[in-house]
Amino acid sequence: MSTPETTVVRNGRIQSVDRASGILRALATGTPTLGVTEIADRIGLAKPTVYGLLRTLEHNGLVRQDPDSGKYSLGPAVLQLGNAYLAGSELRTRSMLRAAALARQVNEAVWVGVLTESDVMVVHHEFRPDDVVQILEVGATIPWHACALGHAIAAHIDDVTLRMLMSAPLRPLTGRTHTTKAALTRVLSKARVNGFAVENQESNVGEGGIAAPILDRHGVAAGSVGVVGPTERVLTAAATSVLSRAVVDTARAISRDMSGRRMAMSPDER
Amino acid sequence: MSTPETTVVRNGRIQSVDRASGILRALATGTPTLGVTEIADRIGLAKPTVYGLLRTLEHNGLVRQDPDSGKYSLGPAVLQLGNAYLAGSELRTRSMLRAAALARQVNEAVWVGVLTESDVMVVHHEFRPDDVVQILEVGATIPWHACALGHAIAAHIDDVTLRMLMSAPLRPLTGRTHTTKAALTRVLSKARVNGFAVENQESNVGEGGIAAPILDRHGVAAGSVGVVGPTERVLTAAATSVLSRAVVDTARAISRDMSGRRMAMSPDER
DNA sequence: TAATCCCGTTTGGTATTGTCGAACAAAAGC
DNA sequence: GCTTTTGTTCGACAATACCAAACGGGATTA
Repeated sequence: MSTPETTVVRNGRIQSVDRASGILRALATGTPTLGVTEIADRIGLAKPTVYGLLRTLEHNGLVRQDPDSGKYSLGPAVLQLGNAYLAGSELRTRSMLRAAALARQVNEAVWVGVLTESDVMVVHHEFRPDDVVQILEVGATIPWHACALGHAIAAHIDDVTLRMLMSAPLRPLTGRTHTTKAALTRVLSKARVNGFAVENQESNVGEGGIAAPILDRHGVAAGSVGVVGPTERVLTAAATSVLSRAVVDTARAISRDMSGRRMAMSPDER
Repeated sequence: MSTPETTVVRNGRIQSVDRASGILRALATGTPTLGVTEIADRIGLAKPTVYGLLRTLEHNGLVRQDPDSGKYSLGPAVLQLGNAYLAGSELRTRSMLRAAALARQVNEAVWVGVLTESDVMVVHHEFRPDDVVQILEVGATIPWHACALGHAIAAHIDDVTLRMLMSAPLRPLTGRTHTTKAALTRVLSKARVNGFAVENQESNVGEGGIAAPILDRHGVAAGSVGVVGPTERVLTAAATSVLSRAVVDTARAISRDMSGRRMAMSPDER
């Protein structure tokens, strides 16, 4: 019994892999290129430890070292992985055709998103047909509480995940961002009643969105689909009425496709 | 006789991180969703080992487990990483403006690529202005020996990398793909003389491309930029003459930008 | 020019840590 | 019903990853 009780954590996870992931995350946020010492300080590990992890990540192409400065940044392999994720994403694959149809129908940009941690990540972006120059937003993340895509998902998620979402910091992005649990709870119950969520300049001033959940066979959200655009085009009473119907129909169709066309129709079955 | 024959490799890399990377690679190639047993078989590890790695990767969002089938696939975090790679890529950032200008000038699609392993990965794709519907190719990879982007890079790379490229399997993609070292050596020396590389249906029937290297301050290729399009548009004698000049000029301009003083950013550079 | 700082890198010894055989429960297939 | 295969748990062994201290080189300072 000479060993001091250093709380042996038995979570079954591999320490070094956790740490390697931490390095990738550090390189992905903020400064795109960091030195060994900076990373070691940021993660709170010894320099040689980080060095070994970096060498390994570099050998796998996940990280690359600038030959001149010696500093490290993310490597090309992570982009390949991201591409493979998109290619293999069933949600995305099943959404693409219907998202394209929706974009043509309503002449607006269409986004498909999934939940990751506390953000919604855009996994598909169908351009607005009329616009010439648009920025591709695939891979971008938006705080769940500040966008219609996030509200649509959160309104149809399991309780434990919802609690996690609610307890995350609800940072305001604009003056209109909802930042209290109470306000968001109201937003979500409204979304549940309507079957779709509306966002009015809560993430970007002048922009709004309308989204509906894509549900799996158990009725929980696997993602969401929605339109985004300037408020004057998508959030007038007339536009919202038309758009919400189109978005809900699209989301329903994707949900049906995903659940496998086994049962023809049965709204909620347990 | 307790000498184990298992050659202890002392390469300074972290075993478990190497294995975790192998899992990600396995999930990224071919079947997008695999079970624990399949992965264990494919990598040649014990099932519990793979399980621990998967749990860790899942905890970091790099992998996700389908709740129904129990099988694993890549997680959303890898897409975030890919996005961060693009955002932080100096080559991409510095290429974008000039690639857009080139695309407008010659009215063709423009690609920017970097070398990864034995493939060229497209890190930027500027659409052809006239076309309406085009597939975004960012993140896609093409064997280096079958595209102008790859030839342009390989013609200006260090000897050890070139040897590695040449010794990789030179798989034919079309009937016109060069698959011998001799043929490729000729292609490369021609590219060196001309300052640009031309590809004629070596990766896709009916398509061709013209590319020039983006060189760092030491004169070795950091990537390449080029146009791609149907042979009848880009590979006629007249078109090639015009395009090659424009491509070379663009590549030179990007190279100059990159070799110039570092990115004008935070002044805390010491 | 010499001295100093800070960087990425190397080493080696220790005990923490990951590994894998065997066993488990629960589906899926027959 | 039975068998097979799946993802998962357990535990003991030793291989493995970790970190303190030291190294060498480039950049900045005196």
